[in-house]
Amino acid sequence: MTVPETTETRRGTRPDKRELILDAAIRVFARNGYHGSRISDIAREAGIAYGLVYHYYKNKEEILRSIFEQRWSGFLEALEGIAAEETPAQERLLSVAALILNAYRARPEWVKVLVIEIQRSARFAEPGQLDAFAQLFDVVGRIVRDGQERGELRRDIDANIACTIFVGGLELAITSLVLGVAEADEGDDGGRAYYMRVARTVLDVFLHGIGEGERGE
Amino acid sequence: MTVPETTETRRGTRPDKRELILDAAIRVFARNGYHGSRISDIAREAGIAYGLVYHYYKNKEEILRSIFEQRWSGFLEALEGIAAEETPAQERLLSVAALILNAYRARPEWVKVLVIEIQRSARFAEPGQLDAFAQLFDVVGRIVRDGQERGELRRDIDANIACTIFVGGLELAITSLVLGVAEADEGDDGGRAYYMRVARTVLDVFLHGIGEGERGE
Amino acid sequence: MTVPETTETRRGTRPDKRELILDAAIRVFARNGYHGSRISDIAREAGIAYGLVYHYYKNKEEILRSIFEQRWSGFLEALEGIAAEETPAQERLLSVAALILNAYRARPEWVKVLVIEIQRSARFAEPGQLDAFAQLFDVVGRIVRDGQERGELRRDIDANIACTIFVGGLELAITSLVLGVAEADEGDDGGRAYYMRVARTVLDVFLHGIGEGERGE
Amino acid sequence: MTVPETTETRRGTRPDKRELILDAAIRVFARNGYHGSRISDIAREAGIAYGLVYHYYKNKEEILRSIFEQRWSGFLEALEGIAAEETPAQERLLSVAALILNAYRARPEWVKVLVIEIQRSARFAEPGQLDAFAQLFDVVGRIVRDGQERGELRRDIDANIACTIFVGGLELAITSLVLGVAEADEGDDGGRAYYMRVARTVLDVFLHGIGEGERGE
DNA sequence: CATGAATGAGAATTCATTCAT
DNA sequence: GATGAATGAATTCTCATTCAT
Repeated sequence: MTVPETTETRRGTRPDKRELILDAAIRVFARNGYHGSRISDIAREAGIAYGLVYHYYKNKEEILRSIFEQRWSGFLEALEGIAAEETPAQERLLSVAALILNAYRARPEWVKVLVIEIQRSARFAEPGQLDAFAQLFDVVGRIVRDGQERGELRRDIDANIACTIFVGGLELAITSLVLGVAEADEGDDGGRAYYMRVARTVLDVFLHGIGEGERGE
Repeated sequence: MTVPETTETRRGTRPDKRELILDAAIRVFARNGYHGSRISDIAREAGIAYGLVYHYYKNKEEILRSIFEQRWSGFLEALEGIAAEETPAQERLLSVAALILNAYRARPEWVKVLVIEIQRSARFAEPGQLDAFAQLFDVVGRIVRDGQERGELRRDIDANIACTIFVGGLELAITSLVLGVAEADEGDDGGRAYYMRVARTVLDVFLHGIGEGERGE
Repeated sequence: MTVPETTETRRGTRPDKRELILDAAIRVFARNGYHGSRISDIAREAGIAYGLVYHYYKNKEEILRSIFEQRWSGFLEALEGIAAEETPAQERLLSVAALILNAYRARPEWVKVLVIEIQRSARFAEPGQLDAFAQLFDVVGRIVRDGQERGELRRDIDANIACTIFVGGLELAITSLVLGVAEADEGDDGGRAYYMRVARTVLDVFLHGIGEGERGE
Repeated sequence: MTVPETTETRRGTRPDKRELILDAAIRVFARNGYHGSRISDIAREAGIAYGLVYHYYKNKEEILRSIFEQRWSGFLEALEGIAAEETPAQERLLSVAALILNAYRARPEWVKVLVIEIQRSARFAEPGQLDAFAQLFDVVGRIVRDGQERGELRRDIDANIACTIFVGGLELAITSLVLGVAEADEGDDGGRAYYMRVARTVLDVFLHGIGEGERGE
């Protein structure tokens, strides 16, 4: 249910150069987009020499593909773990919300790159494997349908639309924070508590709606 | 409340070359991103010689700026019109949902480019003018807060978060359609009815929530 | 039986840029080899801007391939014309020798590039089409075998070996001249008479041999 | 009169790394040309780490120079030995043909590299020392002129042209075999007998010519 | 207005060479 | 000695922009 904050430490004490480059690339891609980023930007961001990038990666595209494969698969595993839990659908959706929000909080660049750049290159949507979006929808959709069957969620709402609202709400909630429309700087917990509150609000709206102002009293 | 389907006709019967180029540019930018698009791509898409692009636009960046100025301002005007209506908040939110969904449906490329490319280039966020996202949030936020004050909407939900959930839900609802996760092919109305249904579902979830499965019965 | 001295004039008065680049490339390749030649060298040799080369050719390899296709096919046509003549084998071989020697004389670079660079890249030996060398051997071999059948040439010599000796003799005769081991500067006919004498000598040795010194008296 | 089949054994039983690298370099240069070959290609061909190449050779050019110095000087010594023999010119020419053909047979790459790459780099033609080709022509030319003076060979043929025909015939005879135009697979002697036959044919044509078909009967 | 050839700065990629381990 | 990571200059290739026709 958590995404590793740093990846350099995965393979021991030595900072793995492949990881180092990948992390730098994510930050740079998030900032300027894939096409707007130069290899030299990535190298500078990683603090290494120009040509070394090519020692580890064949070309720019392979870097993007590696980002996808590594980061997304880890994320998806965590999601699948949540979906498989035996708890009520509402609880699992809260976990999903918290996972996504925390991923955004800890590594907003990851999500930006995964969402924007990879969706764009059809290369990655190889036949047989669903693309990233479809996978995410699939997992959330399963939780929602499961909840509908168990009578925990309304059945008169299309599960597909419901789950896109849920995911979309989360996405934009964070995007707006990232873009500075809202502020997250509350306390010195790095925003964790705040994001948890956002997660609960999202779920609250998703489950009970915002209508019927009398309730608000 | 509607977005013009074709823009070439705005300035008369003759297909204005400036519009022709702009429309082509939007399609190309949506496909490959700003940096990934070549002037020659735009020219080919527009069916003209590529030297001609420079007769009408100073350079590539001016094309992007023009897209923003023309398309977004029209969209924002329509939004402001809805916000100013004297109807209940719920009705205005339905109008907003329908507007956004229809814009997506008629011109998905517009939204992609407006959302992704323009957010990316800080050039456009000139001091004094809020960027596109902030403007959209601002309008929707005003409707929500207005509804809370009138007692039409719950007051215990943060208005900012609520409105991002609303917009985000709409955004992803469409994105998933665009990406082919869901299907819209119902009748020969170009999907209009279907999108209206989606708009109502989004609003339904937003207002009443999906929780409490017993209701579904 | 002649090879055009200049190719720029082929398509009229306007100097065809594709030809211009090709001619420049041949000179540069002959001087430094394919791998040793830079695109900038070719551009400078042709007197044009760097990037223009890429306006006409996709990349460096396509230039080499074009050289081969254009130059070799013209050469081979001339050879086939000679082989089809109804004259004695000896006369046709003299024509072949003169053709090859004249090609060398007028455009030594062509032959260098054709012989050295193209033989090296297996890319050009596409299945179904004989490679350049095999084609040349084939034509000369046909003349030799034809002469043997008519009783004009000895039948106790393997036709394949004989024809390689013939071609090889011609090749090295020129190579040595190109490399400066021998001198060709006789009169102001550009060496034409001298090369004709070489052609006759080659044929003389080929037909009558150099052995039996008593004849020399 | 023979060229060592393997060179690794020259300096004892331990396969000398310098030799190992040189042999690998010859194969790679023959395949891709000097400029088209990378140090890493040579290292891989030799089965060693590529940093190690720089322990034994200062740089890439020194490798080429070493190839030339080692391989060519050995070859030239053998040639000079033949030229100095007191046998008839015809016999010595047969020896030369056999030497060249055997060198080609055992190490076609050597000849390719010596002939093509070294001729190309003017660096090696240091003043005072004739380049490789000139040296070869010089030796063969001496034999031919010697034979003419003794009355063993025709005097009405230019010695220079005659010797280039001879060498050229040999060269192409082999080249055609290397390129697969002819086949050498006779018995399991590695083609030795076949090449001897080619050598005799070359000499036969060179001495007696192929003309006057009546002889063929 | 239209066209597409021409230019050259800039980015991707390669690879000889150095160097720490 | 041996290894392969690290460096960066050199080169290929791309493409925005200009310009002659």
